[in-house]
Amino acid sequence: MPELPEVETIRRGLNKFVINQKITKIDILCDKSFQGTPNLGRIINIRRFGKALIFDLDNGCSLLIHLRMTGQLIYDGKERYAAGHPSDNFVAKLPNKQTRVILTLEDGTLFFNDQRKFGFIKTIPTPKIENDAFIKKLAKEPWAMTAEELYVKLQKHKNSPIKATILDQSIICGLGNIYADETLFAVGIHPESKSGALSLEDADNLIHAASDVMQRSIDSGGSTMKTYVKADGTRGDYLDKFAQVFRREGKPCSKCGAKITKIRVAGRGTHICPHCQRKLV
DNA sequence: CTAGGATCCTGTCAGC
DNA sequence: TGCTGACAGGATCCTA
Repeated sequence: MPELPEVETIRRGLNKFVINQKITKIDILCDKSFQGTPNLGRIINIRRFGKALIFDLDNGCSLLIHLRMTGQLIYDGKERYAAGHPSDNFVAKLPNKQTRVILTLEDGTLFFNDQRKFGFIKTIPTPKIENDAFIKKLAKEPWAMTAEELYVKLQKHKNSPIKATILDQSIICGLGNIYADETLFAVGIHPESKSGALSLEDADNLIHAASDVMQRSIDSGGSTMKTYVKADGTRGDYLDKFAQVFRREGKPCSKCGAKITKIRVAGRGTHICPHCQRKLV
């Protein structure tokens, strides 16, 4: 899915387009994609907790939206604004086969598309958002976390590979497969390193690298429609702008020129520079 | 308690 | 061409 920077990009974008609009109709095309009772209200606020989005409505209810792997939010009004998992749906005629929920608004339509159906929209009373099991478990985002806090958690999971540990949203919040790989490359640590082998200084470096990698992505707009589909309709790859290792297997490392390789860690495709990233044991 | 693998689901691509 | 298995920007559940 969309990782923290993409979700933040969606939040900022939708803030311009859907805020203060009333949801006049909700069509649920896939039952699995909508949990709870749909209710109509005006969107008065959009918040983000880690990779989850919250639409606060004026009727005391909120919509918790999690895009997971392949979710997308595509607003179609006077202009189109699309973000989330990059695909041709950003410029497709909607609804289509992958549309799961349609929110009809006063001045446009918000489509929730999700190829794999792992994502969902859930209604929760606004005051109970922070009691939601997923929200409750989230750790701090890297810019709010101290090296000591992370170090203690790494010791608690000392036998797990560091990549698995930093993908765990209850340990550090916001990283997904792309930014985990980019962060570990930035600090020169091999993803298979044992979490317990990282020093306090390593933890400090890791926090700063994670902050930097995600902040730079937010600044460049994450995987928005603008960067993904160019004006002429051809694909652009926003990853090219900053990815040092992700999906760059076979290409030279920007630091040393060695070939980037792809391995499997914690059940996920993982990209490394075998020369720059040392394995701590 | 942690660690690791299976699982949810659809679609695409590489390899026979 | 058609089939098969692997894999995918996430998180949870189950088992050891």
